[in-house]
Formats: sequence, C-alpha cells, structure tokens
Amino acid sequence: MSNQERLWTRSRQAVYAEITSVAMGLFLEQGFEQTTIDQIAATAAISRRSFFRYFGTKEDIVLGDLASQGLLLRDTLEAIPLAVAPWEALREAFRKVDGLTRQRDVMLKIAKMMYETPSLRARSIEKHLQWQELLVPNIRLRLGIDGDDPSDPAADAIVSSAIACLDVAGQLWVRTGGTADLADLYDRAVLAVRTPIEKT
Amino acid sequence: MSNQERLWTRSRQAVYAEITSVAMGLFLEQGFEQTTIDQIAATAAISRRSFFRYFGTKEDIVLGDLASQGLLLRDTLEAIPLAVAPWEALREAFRKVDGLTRQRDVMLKIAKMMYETPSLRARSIEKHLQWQELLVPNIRLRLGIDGDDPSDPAADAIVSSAIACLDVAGQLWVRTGGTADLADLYDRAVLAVRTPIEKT
DNA sequence: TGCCTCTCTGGCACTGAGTGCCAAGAGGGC
DNA sequence: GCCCTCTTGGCACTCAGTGCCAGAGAGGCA
Repeated sequence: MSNQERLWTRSRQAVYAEITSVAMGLFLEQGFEQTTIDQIAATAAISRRSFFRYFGTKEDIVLGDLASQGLLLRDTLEAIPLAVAPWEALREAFRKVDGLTRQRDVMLKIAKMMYETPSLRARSIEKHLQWQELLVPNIRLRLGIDGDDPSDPAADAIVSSAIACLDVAGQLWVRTGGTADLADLYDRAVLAVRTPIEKT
Repeated sequence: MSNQERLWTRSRQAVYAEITSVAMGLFLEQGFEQTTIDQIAATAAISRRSFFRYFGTKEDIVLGDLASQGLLLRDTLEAIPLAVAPWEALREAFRKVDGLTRQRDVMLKIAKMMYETPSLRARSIEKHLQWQELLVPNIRLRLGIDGDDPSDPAADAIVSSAIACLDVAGQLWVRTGGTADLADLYDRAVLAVRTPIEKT
C-alpha cells in the first residue's frame, strides 16, 4: 500500500510541478490576471476540470509555496531553544527559511507580481495569517503564557507585528528592485517598531 | 451646478444607504456567502446591473466604511501635534475614531462575519493596507525622515505594526464575544510588541 | 484471461461574479 | 415643446468555480 501511495503521490506531484511551471511561465510572460485557467490547462495538456483537482484557485499556484514555507517556519522556530526571546527567535527563523531561497531574480519577479496584483496580495496576506496561527503557540511558550488563555494578545501581537515587518521589508525590497538586503530591511523595520525613543 | 450636484449625490447616497441597509440585513440573516447579488438587487428594487454601478464587489458593501474610516483616521492623525511621538499619536487617533462607533452589538456581528468569511477577511486587510498608505506620510514627519527616501522602512513598519495590533485586538474582541475592551486589548498588544524585556 | 474495484480524468451543465454595450427614461435648461 | 445629460435596465458575454456522471487505466484476484 505504501509503495502504491508513493507512486500515486509521485505522479501527482509531477503534475503539480508541471502545472506550476507552465502557469508561472504564462504569468510572468503575460501577467497574472491576463492568464485564464483555460489557457493554463490547455498549455499543461490537462482538462480544465482536472486543473481544479490540483489547485482550488488560480492564486494557489503562486502562493502554494507560502503554505509549506509556513510549516517550515514553524518547525524551524520550534527547533530554537525556548530560552531565546520571541523577537530573536523569530528573526532567526525568518533568516534560516529565507536562506533556502534560490534564484533571487525570479523571486523578485514573482514578488513584484504579488504586490501588484490585488487578488494575489490579498491571498498572500491570508497565508501570512495562517503563519500567525502556526507560530503563535511557540511564542506563547517563550512568553510563559499559560496554555489556553485566549484573552492575552501578547503572542499574537508579536507574531503579527513581526510578519508585518517582514511584509514591509519585502515591499521595500521589491520597490528597490532587489537592490537592498531583505534581512537588513527587516532588522531596521523591527528596530523602528521596538525603539522606545521615538523622537529627539 | 453645485446645487444639482448636491441633489445628485444626495439621491445617490440615498441609494447607497438603501442598498447597504438591505444587504446588511440579508448578510446578518442568512450569511454573507449565501447571499447573492441578484438577491440584494431584487430586495433593494434595483437591477443587477445598477448594483454594480454602486458597488464594485459584494465585499465593498461591508467594507465601504473602512475606506472612509481610513480618511477620517488620517485627518485625525494629522490634527495631532507633530511633537507627539508616532505610537502615541496613532493610539490617540485610533481611540478617537473608534469612539465614534455606535451600536457595538451590531458592530460585533459584522466583525464576527468579517473574521469568519475568508473573502471579507482578505478584503478588509487590503483596506488596512490602504490605511497604511494614508498614515505613513504623517508618521514620517513625526520621525523626521526626509521626504522621499523610500528605502527607510521605519514609518511603514510602525504603521503596519500598529494596524496589526489593532487587528489582533479586534480578533480577540470578537473571540471574547465583545466582552473585553477593544482599546485595552490594543494597548496590551502594543505593550507586548514594544516591551524590551521579553523573558524573565 | 477475464472480472472487479478503485482512482483519475474529461466533459457537460450549472451558478455566480463582474463587464461592455446599447437603448430607453427621467430631469433640468432653453 | 425640444435638447442635453446622467441614470437605469436589459442583454450577452467572459471567467472562476462546482457537481455530476461516464469512461479509461492500473492493480488484485480467481
């Protein structure tokens, strides 16, 4: 049974990869909104109906990585000793996951597309909210908050702000055409948020 | 001409209000996604086509306020002396705008719907991003950042984090069934984000 | 080899959102 | 009365997304 399953998932993943590859090509070539699902299906040589068996939405093609990145982020964060303070731990986790990214020029194009396409932007933020749910439990531990007190905003606030900083950094990174360093932008964003002295 | 315009806009605003009222009733009664535009149009006694002349999207009915609230927020913020530090100024602006809200029980239902409906959630975050654009210039002034240096993430980071805190507070406010105090939740969220001592 | 079953696939038809186009109507100015 | 303008409704269309069903292919079993 496990052997079968491996075969199934393997071919299934192959189709995933094929669709993603084909669709990304079309997106970068002619724009996200200008590309229809029929077009993707035709180019990938599958039926329109089958497309929807692999991706629920056109946006999911672009943002599929974000979901898995979230899981990776959580695992990375949970591997960091609890003695490390929340912001430090988050910073470290972000850096490690970001370090895995290859081909920054392609990434830049995709990021640019994401920031410029409203529906993609919205969905990407939704994914970031899912990150929040994944990361909050660990931050609660670091803060020493008792299990299920839902009225304490601390952990949510920290994670949410950290992701907001990441988003701001990403935005600026795109705006500068990939010139600036993403990690550096993130650090400066966090610094600005957390510095007590605000005005001379 | 100005008299005409007033009449036009007045009747136009009347239709806006009518559609909004009717639609909100349907949303709260049978759910957002379960309500179709045809239904809204029929109930409001206008044609489907005319509906789209007033609202670009079904979501815009619910989130129409957020756009105007953003403008109000900007004006409120700009009325606060520049000597006031960013976080303090934002806090004050949020409180003033929030104070105008009537009927917290209705607000709670709407907020609940917004957090539970994915498409609404996504759009509401988009609106919050627009707030960001509105508020950042003023925060830049408070930080003393020179006009058009786009590579400084400070102002964006602060505004983005503040809105994130507001969002977290709102989320918890809904989760507690409106029991907790929104302003208090916000303060605690900001405190958690900005406190240097993170772990005992 | 033939049969059974399970899954993947494609095709069809449908709903619902959103848009472009055009003709008809309401209201004000002359 | 007529003209101009803005609004309205209706029609037809594209595109996203879903439900349903029939057929193809692969593996298990006698």
